[in-house]
Amino acid sequence: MEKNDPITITLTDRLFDTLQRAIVEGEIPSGSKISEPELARQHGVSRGSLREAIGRLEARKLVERKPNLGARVVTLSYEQLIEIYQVREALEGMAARLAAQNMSDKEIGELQLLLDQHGQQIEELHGQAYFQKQGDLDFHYRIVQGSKNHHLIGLLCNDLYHLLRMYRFQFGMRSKRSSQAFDEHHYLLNAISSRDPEMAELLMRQHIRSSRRNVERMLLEN
Amino acid sequence: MEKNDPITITLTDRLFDTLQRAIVEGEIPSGSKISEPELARQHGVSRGSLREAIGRLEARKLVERKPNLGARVVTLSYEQLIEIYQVREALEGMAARLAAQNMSDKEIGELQLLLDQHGQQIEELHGQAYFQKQGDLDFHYRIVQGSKNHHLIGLLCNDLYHLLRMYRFQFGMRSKRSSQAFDEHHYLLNAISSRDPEMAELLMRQHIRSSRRNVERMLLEN
DNA sequence: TTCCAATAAAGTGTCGACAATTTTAAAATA
DNA sequence: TATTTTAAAATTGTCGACACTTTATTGGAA
Repeated sequence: MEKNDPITITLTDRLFDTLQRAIVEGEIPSGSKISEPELARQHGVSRGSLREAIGRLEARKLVERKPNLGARVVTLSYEQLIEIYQVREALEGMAARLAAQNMSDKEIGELQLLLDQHGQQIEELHGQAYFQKQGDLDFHYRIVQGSKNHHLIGLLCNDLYHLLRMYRFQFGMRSKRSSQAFDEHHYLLNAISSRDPEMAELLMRQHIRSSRRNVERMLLEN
Repeated sequence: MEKNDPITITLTDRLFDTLQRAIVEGEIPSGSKISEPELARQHGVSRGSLREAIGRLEARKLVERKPNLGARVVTLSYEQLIEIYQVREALEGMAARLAAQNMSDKEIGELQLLLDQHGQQIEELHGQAYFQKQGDLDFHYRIVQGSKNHHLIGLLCNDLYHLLRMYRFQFGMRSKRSSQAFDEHHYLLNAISSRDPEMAELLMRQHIRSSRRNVERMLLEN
């Protein structure tokens, strides 16, 4: 019989989630200094617990810490965003390759269903921003899970995901290439259905590269 | 004028380094439970500082923590090692691609020099294990640095590196394919010298894949 | 006034203690 | 004896306090 670990949520856990959300959504501004006494007071918690939470945020590259100087929310930059896309291209490319090998037929079927829903929503909303914001993430998320590589899953869904979300939030990155992205998702799913790892990786990498170029264009306009 | 941040080493920093080394080298056995009071006493430090250090070890996947149950040193497994190699293939492949674009001529020259030294040592030692253990790491390390992608560098040199070193240590993974690996390094450096990103990535991925297969063979013998 | 030194205020690093939970040991019941 | 209950011990989570470092403020000299 499985011994279900009692999912106790520690104070530090909750604090970490709260702060992560606040940082990602810009509530605590990018680049701002974090005052331990003040934050601890605001959340009605001791500095010790807060420091543990900050440690985790640091591990996820959401804050940077210097000894005796304290922690600052990471400063968003064009250069770092490009770096993140390069890492994503490598990791998600591998994820797609592995997903083509390891996803179950059932999972592939469900992904197909999800994509159909996206198609409908695009028609209805006439290519609105919904897709980029949630649908795109859902799709990628499932493929990463389908890789069945826990290390890869952790890297993408825990570490990179939130940083990327932070950029999306604060740089206002909804794009109008939703229908193009939809097509790309479609081709990619075909490759996975055909159990073609090589092609799946290729298409995923192209997909991410084109979305990087899209971001590059957008940022150059500002 | 540059304001050199005073490189103050905090207690937690030192503790973290010490524990990391102890875990990587098997001094604290894989899978064993970590007792906070005991470890704190042994190192003459408070539990608070120790807990921060453990938190960092957790972020590097060297220990696993469960609320109210404490931390355990990660359990090494064949499956996880394969996962790590897959992640490495993706990330270092991208690193090689970027290195072919971004390494300076000077850096490439120095890398060439390093490789020449390795060649000599292999002749002298008649293909001894030195290469795999240190030389191989040096070479890969420099290429990762050459990518100039800080995110990538952090992921590989901070996170993955120590886990991999732990496996090398505890699984006794010196192989006798040092001369083959040397040749592969040579081809790879040629691709980088020629500023051929595509080829550099391809060769790096093959190199890592073949070293993964080598590990697979070795482990199947046990 | 402007610059520098001395001092005060605030912030971070580290510690020991208490509260809550888990594990171990002992006692009691079947 | 085996199994469940109860109590004790140990361990983790959380807190408040103190020491040391950095930053802000004040006061004086050029």
